[in-house]
Amino acid sequence: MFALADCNNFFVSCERVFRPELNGKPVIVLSNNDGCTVARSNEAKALGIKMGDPYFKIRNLIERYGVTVFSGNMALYGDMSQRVKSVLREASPSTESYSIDESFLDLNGMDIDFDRFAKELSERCFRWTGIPVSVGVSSTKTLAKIASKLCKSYKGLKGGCFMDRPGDIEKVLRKFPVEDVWGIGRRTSAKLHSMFIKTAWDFSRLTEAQVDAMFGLPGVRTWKELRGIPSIEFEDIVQSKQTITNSRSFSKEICTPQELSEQVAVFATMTAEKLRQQHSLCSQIAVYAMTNRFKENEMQAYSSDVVSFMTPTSSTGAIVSASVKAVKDFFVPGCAYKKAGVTALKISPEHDVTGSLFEDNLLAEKDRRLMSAIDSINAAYGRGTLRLSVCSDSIKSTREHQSPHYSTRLSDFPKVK
DNA sequence: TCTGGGGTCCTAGGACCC
DNA sequence: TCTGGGGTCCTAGGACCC
Repeated sequence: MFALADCNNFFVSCERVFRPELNGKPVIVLSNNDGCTVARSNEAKALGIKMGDPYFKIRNLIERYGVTVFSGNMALYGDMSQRVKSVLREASPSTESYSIDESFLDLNGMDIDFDRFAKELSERCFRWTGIPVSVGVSSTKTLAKIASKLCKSYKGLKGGCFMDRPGDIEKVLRKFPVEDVWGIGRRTSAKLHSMFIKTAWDFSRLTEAQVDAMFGLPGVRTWKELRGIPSIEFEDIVQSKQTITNSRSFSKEICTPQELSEQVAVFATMTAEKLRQQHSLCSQIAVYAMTNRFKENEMQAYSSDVVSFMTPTSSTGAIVSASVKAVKDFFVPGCAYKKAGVTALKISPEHDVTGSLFEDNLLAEKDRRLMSAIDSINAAYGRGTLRLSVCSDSIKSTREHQSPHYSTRLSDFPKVK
């Protein structure tokens, strides 16, 4: 048995913990630069606001219905996520953190009333963190996901749903739109609809050979999971990232290589920090900058460069200077760049490095010590306290509706009295 | 005026080996 | 006339996820 615990309208729910008067009202959360809608309360969904809707396109609607708007506050959401996950970890010895707002729990070997378990876990999460959580339990991860979605549609389930009997599963799958199944995206569902396959049940009635021919291995896995055969690995241990990207859209386009370099240096610094956090090195980076694709009348460019390192590195100095050089190489004069980023590729663990035959290994050791000193200082005094002079002091972004860092900044703590 | 950010896995095809 | 058989590794692009 597997459980899936999914936080309802997560970013909105985080904001509501500290603004309880917003319960029952339409609320949305926006992405970087107040660009797109990334979370919606049920009331906002009912108004027709879609996931990914650009803010400027729904402004009228927002004013008409008095929707409360927040700029994304990732520090807050990350902290609330940790709190929910610590409650979940107490409920099962084995959990898999799937995303900021979802975790799987391995319940195998537990001889308990699963329906009661699901409802109690949901209740406990809410009581201890203030976040409403839907808990679905079934024999595969895909079915558990479907069970958790049922909790959101049926209040009577009280946040927990155990879906086990074949008859019950059939009844649910017959009503469940195939495009809402985990693993079936836009392309696949379009193909399925053209074949008059509209529900999860219809899909599960195809033969394995048909599914394999049309959708390959991933399709077969989903098909098996719907039929109650576990086919998607439970990933208990946290894997280190294979790629690490830091990228942003700018609130205002950038037209000079100097300014672009200063921004890219910040992304490069962030990338190096994340590499060190997971004790990894990279032997390649990709740097890119692109123009605003929505401005069709302006010159378009996707400028990029891949740089390889002789010796794998996580050094801020090495990654920043390679990135800045890449910008100088690929910059197209006359282009107005809207977005840029740095990705670390070919990542390996830092313990099994081979020293270079051609580079100064002693220098590398000095650099490692420098990095760890910088990391300690920034950990103690705040991110960006100590940084390379090529870095811009910050990435300019629009955040007109930012909420306080209620739980992670002392001066922002809510006052009770 | 204005349009997010960060990932994973699979597959087909090319280049190469003996 | 007729052109083998069996592999590996890498990469780009596609599809998917939140």
